[in-house]
Amino acid sequence: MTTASDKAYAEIRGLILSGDASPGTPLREEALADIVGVSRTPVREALKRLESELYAVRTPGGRLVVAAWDSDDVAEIFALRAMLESHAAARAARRLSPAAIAELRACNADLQAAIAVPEPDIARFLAANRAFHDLIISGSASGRLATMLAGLVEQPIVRRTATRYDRSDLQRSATEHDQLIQAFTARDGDWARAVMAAHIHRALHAFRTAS
Amino acid sequence: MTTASDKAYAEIRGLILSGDASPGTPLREEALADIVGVSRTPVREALKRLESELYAVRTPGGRLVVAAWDSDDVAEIFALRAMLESHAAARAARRLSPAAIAELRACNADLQAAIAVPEPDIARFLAANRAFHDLIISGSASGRLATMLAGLVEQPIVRRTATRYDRSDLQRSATEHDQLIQAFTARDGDWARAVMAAHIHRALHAFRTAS
DNA sequence: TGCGCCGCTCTTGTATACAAAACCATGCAC
DNA sequence: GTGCATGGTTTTGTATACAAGAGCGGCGCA
Repeated sequence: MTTASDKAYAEIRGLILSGDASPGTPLREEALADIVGVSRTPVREALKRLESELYAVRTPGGRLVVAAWDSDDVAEIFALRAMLESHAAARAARRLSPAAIAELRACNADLQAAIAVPEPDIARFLAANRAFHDLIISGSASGRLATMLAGLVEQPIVRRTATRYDRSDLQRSATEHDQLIQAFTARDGDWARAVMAAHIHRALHAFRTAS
Repeated sequence: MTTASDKAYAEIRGLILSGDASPGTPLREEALADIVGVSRTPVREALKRLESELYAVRTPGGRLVVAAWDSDDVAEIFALRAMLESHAAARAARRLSPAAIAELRACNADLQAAIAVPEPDIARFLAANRAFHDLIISGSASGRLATMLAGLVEQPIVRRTATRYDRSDLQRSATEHDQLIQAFTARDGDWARAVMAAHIHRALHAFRTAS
C-alpha cells in the first residue's frame, strides 16, 4: 500500500471526474502536491499514470492538462472493452475452477438481491457488477489483459451508465450474467465470448439512448 | 526528449532482452542507477514503465524482478495484437486520407525493395514493416489504441519472428500489406480488419513453426 | 502602433537526503 | 534440532534542493 502515491492518484482523478478540474485545466505538480498534502514525487507518479490512462494529455512543451472526452471517445472505450473482455471471457471459460464459478454465482445473486426490491441499491449493484467482471478478468489468467483493462478507464463510465439504467436494464444485466455463468459451466469459450460482447454492446446502447 | 528517463528505460530493457538480466533477476534501483549513470529518480520511472509493460513483475514485498515469458505469453501477445491492430485497421479504413494511403504504398514499396534482392536486408524490412503498422495505428486516430499497442511489447517478438522468416514468408508479408492497401483504398473496414487479423495470425504461425 | 527580441518567472526534470518497511541471519527457548 | 523472535542490513518510498528549459510579458525599434 504505497499510500502517498495512491492517495495522490485517487484525489487527482477525483478532481477530474467531479469536474472540479475541467478539460484543458493545467495540472501543475506543485499545486497538486499542496492540495493532496504530499510532495511532488508521488504526485508525479500519479500524473504519469493518469496520463497513460488518458485522463490527461501532454502539451508540446511537456505540461499536462486535463483531457477532453467526446462521445467518440466513449464509444471507443466501449468497443475496446467489448473486445478485450470478450477475449477474457473466452479464456476464463477454459480456466475457471468450479469454485470460481460458484463465486460468480454468489456474486450475481448479490447483484440480483440489490435490484429485487422497490428501491434498487445502485451502489451495491455497481459493487457486485464490478466484482463479477473482475472475477472473470482474473480468471482469464492473463496479466496483459488485466493491465489493459485496468487502464481502460471504465469505472466512471460504468457508473454514469448504471445511474441511467431503468429497472429492466438492471434486470437484463443480471440475466446476461446468468448466461455467462451457463457458458462457463459448459466450458464453452465461444459462447462466453458472444454473451460478453452482447452484454457490453447493450451497455453502450443503454448509455447512448439514455443521454 | 527526456534523456535520462528514456535512456534508463532503453538500457534496462536492453539488459532484459539481451538476456544479461535473466528471468527472476532482481532489479534494484540503485544498482541500475549506477549502471545507467543516472540517479534513482529516472530509473524509478523507467522501472514503472517496464512493469506496466510486464517486462518485470513485483514481488509481494514491492521488489521488482525480471519477468519470465513462456510460449503461452507469446501466443497471448499475438492474440491481443491481432484483435487490437485489426480494430485499428478497420478504423483506419474509414479515416485514412489519400495522402496517407500513398504513404503506405511508398512504405510497402520500400519493404519490397529490401527483400527483392539475393540477400534480403532484414533490418530495412523491419524498419519498413514497423513504419507501415505505425502509420495504420496513427491513422486509426485513437489515442487509446495507440497507447495499448505501444505497451504491447511487440518489437522484440517481431524481430525474433522476422529473423526466422524464409524468403516466401517475407514476400507474403508484402503481399498482405498490398491487400491492406486495397482494402483502405476501397474504404472497406471489414475487409481491412480481416486482412490484418490474417496477417498477424500468420506471423504467429511462422513464429511457432520456426521455433 | 505593431512586431520582434530579450530577460524573467514559472514549471518540469534530475539528483540527493531522509524515513519506513521488508528481508535475512543470528541467537535463544523449547 | 527446530521454530520463533529480534536486531541489523538492504531496499524501496517520500521529501526537498537544484538545474534546465519553456512560456510570457515588457521593452525597444521600425
